Amino acid sequence: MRNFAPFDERLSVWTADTMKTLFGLGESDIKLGVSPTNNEKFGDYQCNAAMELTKVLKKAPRQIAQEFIDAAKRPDFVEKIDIAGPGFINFTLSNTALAEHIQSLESDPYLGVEQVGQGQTVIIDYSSPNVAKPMHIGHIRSTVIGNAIDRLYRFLGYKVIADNHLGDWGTQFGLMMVGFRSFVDEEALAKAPVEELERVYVASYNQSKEDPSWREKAKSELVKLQQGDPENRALWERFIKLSIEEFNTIYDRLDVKFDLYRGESFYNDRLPKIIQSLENKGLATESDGALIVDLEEEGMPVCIVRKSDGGYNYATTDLATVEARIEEFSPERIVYVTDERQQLHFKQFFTIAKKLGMKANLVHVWFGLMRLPEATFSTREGNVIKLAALLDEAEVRSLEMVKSSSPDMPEEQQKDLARAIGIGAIKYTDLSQNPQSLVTFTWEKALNMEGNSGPYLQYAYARISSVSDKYATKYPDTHLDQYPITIEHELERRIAIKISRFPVAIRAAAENYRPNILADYLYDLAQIYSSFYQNVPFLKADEGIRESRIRLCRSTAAVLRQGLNLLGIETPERI
RNA sequence: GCCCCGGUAGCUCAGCUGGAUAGAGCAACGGACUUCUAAUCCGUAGGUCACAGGUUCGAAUCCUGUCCGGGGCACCA
Repeated sequence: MRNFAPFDERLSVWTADTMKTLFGLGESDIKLGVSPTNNEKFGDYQCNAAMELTKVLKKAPRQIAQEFIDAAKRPDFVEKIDIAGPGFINFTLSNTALAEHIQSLESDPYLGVEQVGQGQTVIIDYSSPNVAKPMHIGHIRSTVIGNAIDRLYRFLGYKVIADNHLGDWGTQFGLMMVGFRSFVDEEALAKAPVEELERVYVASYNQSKEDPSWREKAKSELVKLQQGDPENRALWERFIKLSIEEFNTIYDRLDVKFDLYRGESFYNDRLPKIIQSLENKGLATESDGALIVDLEEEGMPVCIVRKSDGGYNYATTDLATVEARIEEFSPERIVYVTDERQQLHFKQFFTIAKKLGMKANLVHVWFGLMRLPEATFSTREGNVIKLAALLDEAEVRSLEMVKSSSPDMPEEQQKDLARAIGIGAIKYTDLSQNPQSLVTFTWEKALNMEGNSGPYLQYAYARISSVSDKYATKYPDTHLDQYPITIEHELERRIAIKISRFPVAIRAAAENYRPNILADYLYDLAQIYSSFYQNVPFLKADEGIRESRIRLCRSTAAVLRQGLNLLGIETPERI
């Protein structure tokens, strides 16, 4: 085990080993490890095994706990062990061990987090908007949650391939072609390309409803595109290029980067082969002219892999995509981040992929739909809020605050700061909720800058940074490492404990694909720190205590900076 | 009809792989800026964890049923 192993791990291994030996236990479901206490008065960690062991050992829980304590040789990082309530075994860490642990983390760029992903590749498929449709607030979840998962896995040592699987193929392009040639306004296209493309699409769609010949024309243009007609191909490529350019301005603002932009069309050539293997394995059957895979045994409805008109479905494209990804990257895992409506689709196509013998763990991370207080929003209802507008508003609002709180700051810097804060606020709102819960969008919540919010965390960080710099200016010749960290004050202790639990939060957030676990953790840490900051002097403390506290501050800052970075939230040095 | 989610303080949400008195933020009320940044801190008040059963030493958490809300269920993705 590494030096920096979190106390939870070390304690759990120890309690489990000790109990197994002492009581002659074999493997069982009973959890012999420890978990954090939910109240400080019970110590730092608790083990609940004694209560569960009564069945096996036929002894009273408190007696079991007592026997454990009597027999166990307590590790040196544990200050005291006691029994409480019906048989809880509570552990209190020694302040010295805590202090040493925090000191040892100062030189660890990973802050105690183990590189569990070494040598493994993970593909994360997220954001994935449709070409020629503007991104609206519904897209922020896939983008921001996907990006946080991306960053978390990289931090754990995985080789991550972030793939933006654009919706760049489909029947809508027939309408786009004919619509574009008749309706496009080149000026508008230059100004807001995707908006104009969408307008063209809607106009063309409306025309098709009344005009059968228009519909026919669209169909034949689509066929021409699919057959590789150079002119249509060029136009289609232009749609994609314009869309990606515009998406990229949003990704830049959100500080989101992809390794690949491979749309659905990238896998077109492989589709017939997928159908072929489905047929070869006897998985596909004809039904009403379409080719389907029967999934009744798995308790799911049939999955269409080829339409009666010969066209392919997205299930087929997704299968081809997996196949191609395995050939090229041999990923240990492929993670898809989409909204909840696609659960059935992913279940179906994961099942088929398995039947085809595709070897990669396929994971669908889904999140609840974003809705407006009045109703679910939809393009049809016309109650769509554009993502760009949301980002603009965030920056405007935070700029106001920056101007009033830092009037002397140069304007460029104010703007830059406002951007970091505004975007941080939006990201944090999304990331701090359980992804699977249904989200009701309100401006107030999305742009919250007080209390449990992105700016609260950034503010805590900026305060540390400021204190830390003031210390350096005031005591330029002092070497902090000549003064040990000492833990005396209750708040110092709480901070140290919290910092030591960073790896647990990271692992839980990554393994469960739930960035909100990390967001919660960081908020707790910032809260404890803010209390510390407000109630305990640093610079005015006596020599020794002063340095110890500054070191604690800097450790807190390191965790906040790294943690927020993993959520994709910037940490300005001054706010 | 079947399947998947959600229902926790006035509002927005954590907690859900069972543990000790259910937590935050906002809103309300009362305090703290000559002091390391008040986007802050300290305190008060606020709960039949939708409802009913069950499992358990112990249930917001697991199981069953009911009600309410969202989503999905063959040629859109």
